[in-house]
Amino acid sequence: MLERIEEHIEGHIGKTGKFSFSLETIGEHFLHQEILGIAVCLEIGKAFYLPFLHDYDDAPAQLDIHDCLTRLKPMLEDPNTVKAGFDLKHASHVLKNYDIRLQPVKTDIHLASYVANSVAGKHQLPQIARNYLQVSAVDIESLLGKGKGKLSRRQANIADYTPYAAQKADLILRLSLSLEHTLATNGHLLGLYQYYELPLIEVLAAMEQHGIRVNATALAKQSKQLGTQLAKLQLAVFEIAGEEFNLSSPKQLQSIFYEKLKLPVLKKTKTGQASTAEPVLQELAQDYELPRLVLEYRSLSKLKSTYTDKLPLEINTATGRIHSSFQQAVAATGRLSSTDPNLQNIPIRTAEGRRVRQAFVCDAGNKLLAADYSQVELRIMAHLSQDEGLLSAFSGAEDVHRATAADVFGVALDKVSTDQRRSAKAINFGLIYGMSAFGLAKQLNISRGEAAKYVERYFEKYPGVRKYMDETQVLADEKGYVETLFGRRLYLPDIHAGNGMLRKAAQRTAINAPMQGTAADIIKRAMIDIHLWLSMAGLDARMLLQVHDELVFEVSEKDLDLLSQGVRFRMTTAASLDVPLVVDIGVGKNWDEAH
DNA sequence: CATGTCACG
DNA sequence: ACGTACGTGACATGA
Repeated sequence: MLERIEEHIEGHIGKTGKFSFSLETIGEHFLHQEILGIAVCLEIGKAFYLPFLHDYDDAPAQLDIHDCLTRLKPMLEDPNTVKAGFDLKHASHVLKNYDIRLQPVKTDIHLASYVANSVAGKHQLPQIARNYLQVSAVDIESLLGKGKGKLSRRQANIADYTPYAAQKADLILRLSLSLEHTLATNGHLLGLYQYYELPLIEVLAAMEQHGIRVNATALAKQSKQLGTQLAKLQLAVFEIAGEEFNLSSPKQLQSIFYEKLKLPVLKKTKTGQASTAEPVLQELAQDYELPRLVLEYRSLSKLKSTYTDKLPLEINTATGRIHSSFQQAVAATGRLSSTDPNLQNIPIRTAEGRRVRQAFVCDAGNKLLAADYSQVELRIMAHLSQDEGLLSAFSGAEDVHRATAADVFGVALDKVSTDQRRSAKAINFGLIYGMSAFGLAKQLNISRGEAAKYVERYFEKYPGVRKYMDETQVLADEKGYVETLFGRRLYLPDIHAGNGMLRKAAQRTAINAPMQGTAADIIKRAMIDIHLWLSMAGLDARMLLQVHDELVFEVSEKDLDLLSQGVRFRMTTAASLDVPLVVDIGVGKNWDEAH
């Protein structure tokens, strides 16, 4: 049986050099996946399924997975045979457990769909098949049911599962043709897919495999302390409120604040409820004691529930490390995201929060090294707009917010006040976000007219920036999409919406996406280069995390200097802009120290 | 499962 | 007249 399959596959590969596959896997985490079966498609319309682990009454004897994989290994590892798949990062993790190194990585439908249109909803196979082939994929729910009678995949009947899995492999092969055509005929999309997204797969897979060490004992200690503080705060709140209630319930808090105690309603949520969000409480805290206590409770409660209580549960018992997943096909702008757990939002802004960060550590004899781009989005704005003033603000090594403040407020660099610098910083950020005068006014707590004056003065000093913003709007309007410096596209379906709010939101995205997206492209390029360099140069160092403009490494102390130099070089040369790319590097025994 | 809130860049 | 700064993920609550 297996020999026949082997000959069959090899015979076909000889003709096309390509086949598609779908690994059907079971397991909670990517580090512990079992292969239920493999579907393979050698030729459109002809796919088959190899079952291994289906388990139910009267389930037939199945193929031996190790025997089968031993025979498939040469094909899966042959650099001249293209294996089209869906989410090859996941497949790589699974196959690694069977000592198979999947290569080449040349066709991933998940990423092809993302590059083709990053806002086309979800990039899962059924939606992609509907979008590009007008085909309805077999719904897994029809096989397994739902609710309490739901079967596990393992329990799925082979006769039912075969058409489902085989169809997936067939769709992958068909989609590889149509999506590659779409990418090839739309600007630089194919290059972005081939030279950025596909090479990044193995970089991310390696980062996920390594994971980062987290000190569970330290976090447990913090949880205990936070618990004590929270109990005290809760008592104080109940005292003032005159009753006990659930402080974590926005609804109950609203009723205490605005009905019982009649505090002024400063803002409503989008459903019309009186808001108790942080900026509102901050405002109320100037006049009342209660909101201040609630703010403190909220921030500590967040630390405890999301970080100190939960992170220890994510530590893999075999490795002692946390293995987060990096999502490569989620963010519309081209950024990565991190899940299970999210390691891109570990606290840093408060002293209490930084204690959580201190629990991210290195092994004995190693260091953590954090390298982050300085003001990368603003530098990209300078490059894209070619505004002379902004370009020159970045040409020296000066503080750009200070330079902007000096220009906008007409004072010498060394005469810029703290407040002026803060305003300039808010303007700079606001520009990247497509701000309005209203938004700036709110941010700086000044009048709208005053904010408008700031913006006006900014554009007088940096007319190229206004011109760039205007041109971007026009292009977005004409083409229906905007692009990064490297040609990544973001389609803006709402740019012509009749609803003014939707349209304006799309216009702000049009302004922001090229800058946020170009920054994402640049750090992806750096990651690919650094990963390749590390594997060639044989340094005792690993990339562990990416946090949008920052890369975190773990390195043996003996290779620290080499790593630092090599990382800085590759990050600063990942793109050549008309302003320098500047990288700050920190080193420490934990992630907080490395900043 | 939606809502409100809040952690990060 | 109206609502208003970009992009994410996770938690607790409550229907």
